[in-house]
Amino acid sequence: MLYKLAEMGAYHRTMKVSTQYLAEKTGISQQTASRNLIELDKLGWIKRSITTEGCLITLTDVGKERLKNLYSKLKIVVEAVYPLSVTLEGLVFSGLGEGAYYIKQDGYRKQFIEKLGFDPYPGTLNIRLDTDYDIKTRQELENYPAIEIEGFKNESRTFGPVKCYPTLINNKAKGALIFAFRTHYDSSVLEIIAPQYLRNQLKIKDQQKIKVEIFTMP
Amino acid sequence: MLYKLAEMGAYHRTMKVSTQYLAEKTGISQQTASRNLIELDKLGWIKRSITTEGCLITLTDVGKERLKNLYSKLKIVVEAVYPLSVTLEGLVFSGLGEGAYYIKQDGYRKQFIEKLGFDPYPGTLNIRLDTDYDIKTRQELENYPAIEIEGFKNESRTFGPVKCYPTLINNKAKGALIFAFRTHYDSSVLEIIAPQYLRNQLKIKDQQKIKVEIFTMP
DNA sequence: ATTACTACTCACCGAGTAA
DNA sequence: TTTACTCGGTGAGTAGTAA
Repeated sequence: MLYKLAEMGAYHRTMKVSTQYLAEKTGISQQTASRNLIELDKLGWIKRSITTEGCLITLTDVGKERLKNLYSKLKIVVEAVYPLSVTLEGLVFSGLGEGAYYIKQDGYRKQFIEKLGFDPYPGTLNIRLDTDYDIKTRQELENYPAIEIEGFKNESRTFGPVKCYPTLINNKAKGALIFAFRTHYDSSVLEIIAPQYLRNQLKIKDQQKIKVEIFTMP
Repeated sequence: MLYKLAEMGAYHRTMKVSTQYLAEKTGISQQTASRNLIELDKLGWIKRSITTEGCLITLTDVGKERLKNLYSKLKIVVEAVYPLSVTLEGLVFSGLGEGAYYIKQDGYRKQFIEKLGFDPYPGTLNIRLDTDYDIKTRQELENYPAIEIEGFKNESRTFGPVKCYPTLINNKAKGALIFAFRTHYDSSVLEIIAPQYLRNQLKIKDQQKIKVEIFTMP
């Protein structure tokens, strides 16, 4: 409805239209057209004044924003080469605590703060993927654009570059998936970092099933 | 709903999702999510196969087209500088038959056929605008981009350039608004041409009120 | 001619539940 | 665990009509 009004000129100017004509144009009844206008007005998406010859209608800035917003969202989906996000599922398991060693390295930590926007809890949440679908999806993920964390050297050794994806864990907690400190795990394992200790925050225990939604970077 | 699936990856790949998860993501019930998937499948917008762990969903080409189509329409409205169309209303009146003389000129006629896509009936339908709103809108129209018909000379005289807008008369008949053979009418008059004799086609009589939707050329 | 109120209908949504 | 049926309530659309 808002779109129809926009199309008929209310996006760019103040248009005069009768509810009857609007109804014909949109294939609804005059009464419904009238009520729709009242509702759009209440929502603050259109400005509406009634004359004896019909309604004067124009989209408000809020209404225009609504359309622009929808437009932008569609633009991203339609024009993107990669999916915006993929969701994986697996079982939590205890690792060897090796992740913590890497995360604590200042060379990584500074970049996490800068590029992910949070200071990671020193430890990783390990997830084992247990279906072919998840493992296949995990592999596809490697081709999708990521946040790049650069490698570095310190006194004793070299640390390789790392790829990250912003991640939503169990539809609640924010964190990031990291690929991967030349890990000994194969591609059926995910390593997640987060600002907080996820096992406490989400009350996760070993062997529990969790879902992670992983966002690519278009 | 279709958008939500696209956003979750079904636009670019085959995704596995449970109706429960989909419901949580979209704020509806599991039952409704399930039914929505069935309906989208029936419409042919998604391809759906059911496994014991959830549904495998991917958008069909038809489904993708739907989103692209909506995207294009929004793009036009949001990015356009001018309204896509304006609607004017007025009373039909009889002119002096002068329009016919101009329309019959081959120099114009050939361009009408080429640029408007129809061979105009030799005569114009004249409409007198009778409210301030319509006259003001008619004046705004002069700034909007139009189909340009070039002027020409024949043995006896010179014919000036003309601007046209595709037009829908009474929400039924196609034609074009023409601006204007250096007309003696002021800006409260519209001259419409059409492939057929509109007075017969639409059963229009003098002094009858008609609506014309005029399309700009973005 | 308008807009928009009051009823009424119907379709959609979700709870319960089967498979 | 899944999906998806039936059924009952609610909200959206329309007819009639007042202003």
